Amino acid sequence: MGSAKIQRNTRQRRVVLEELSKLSSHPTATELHEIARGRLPKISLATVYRNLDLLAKMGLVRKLQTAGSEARFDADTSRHHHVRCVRCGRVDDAHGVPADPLSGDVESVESYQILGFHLEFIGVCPACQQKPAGDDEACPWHDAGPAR
Amino acid sequence: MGSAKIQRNTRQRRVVLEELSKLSSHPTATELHEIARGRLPKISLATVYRNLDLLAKMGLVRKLQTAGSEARFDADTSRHHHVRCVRCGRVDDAHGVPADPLSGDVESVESYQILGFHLEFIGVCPACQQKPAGDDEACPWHDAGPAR
DNA sequence: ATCTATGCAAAGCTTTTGCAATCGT
DNA sequence: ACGATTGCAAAAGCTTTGCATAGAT
Repeated sequence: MGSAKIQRNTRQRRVVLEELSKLSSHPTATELHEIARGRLPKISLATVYRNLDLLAKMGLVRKLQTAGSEARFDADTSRHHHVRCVRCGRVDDAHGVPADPLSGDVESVESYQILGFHLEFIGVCPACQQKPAGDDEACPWHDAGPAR
Repeated sequence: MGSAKIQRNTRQRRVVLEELSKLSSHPTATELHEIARGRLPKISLATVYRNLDLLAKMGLVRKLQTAGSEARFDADTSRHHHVRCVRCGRVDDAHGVPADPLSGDVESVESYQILGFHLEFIGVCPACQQKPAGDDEACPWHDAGPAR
């Protein structure tokens, strides 16, 4: 499977992975870039993207594309699911939900060869529950995603 | 909830909804634009986007943001889930999977107020099962999405 | 020495927006 | 007639890429 083997162990690559590993906040590439700049002021956003992609191919990082319009990244590659806030786009781990909540094993759907599934909960995060609800609250089934 | 009331029943809006309703293929906005141009040669992509958003807010259309980098749209708003092909990005309905497969009712996760969830299966579609596997097969848990 | 990885800037792709003109009611 | 909606083009936002240089082995 997609096993790109590491060729060079660069400072940038190390910093990207280390900083991502410290966080439980599933940062976007831009957020991670800001953070990485604290240690490597000249690191470019392109390098962050390139390393995140590479690390994802190596299986050291999970890329959460399901979470809104901007991809988010997670250094915890164990099987778990996520909750996303409809209002602010924040993403947290969904602890307390079994890793494999599907009753029967689903091996074939519509003649697809099933490799796995993505499960993402939609809700309102604690912080946003405080704020008054926006008029434009998205319905998760007709989802327009979090406000940009 | 997000109930934008229809103000004008324009030809463009009608065509967008009618053509989407005919399809079970969950087209992207661009694909739907191509199709709509068959009936309204001058319809613009911006109009397709605006109408899809409006129809989604009205609950007549589902916007599937979970399916890769490009949003896909579904005129079937009943509760159901989807299968996406890792290789070509195609999206089908996941018939045979219960609408609510989660065992316990999940009402609160990480202190979020839970509104719902998205469930998307990842696999290889019948057509792609024929073709030789690409070297770059994405792993669904470290997902990099379908090739662009 | 070799060849990958980086930084920078430019390009790419999907989606949104400003504005004058158009069309539905 | 009024104002929502359209088409067009430009802008915006996220991500990728080309290229010369720097850096890891």
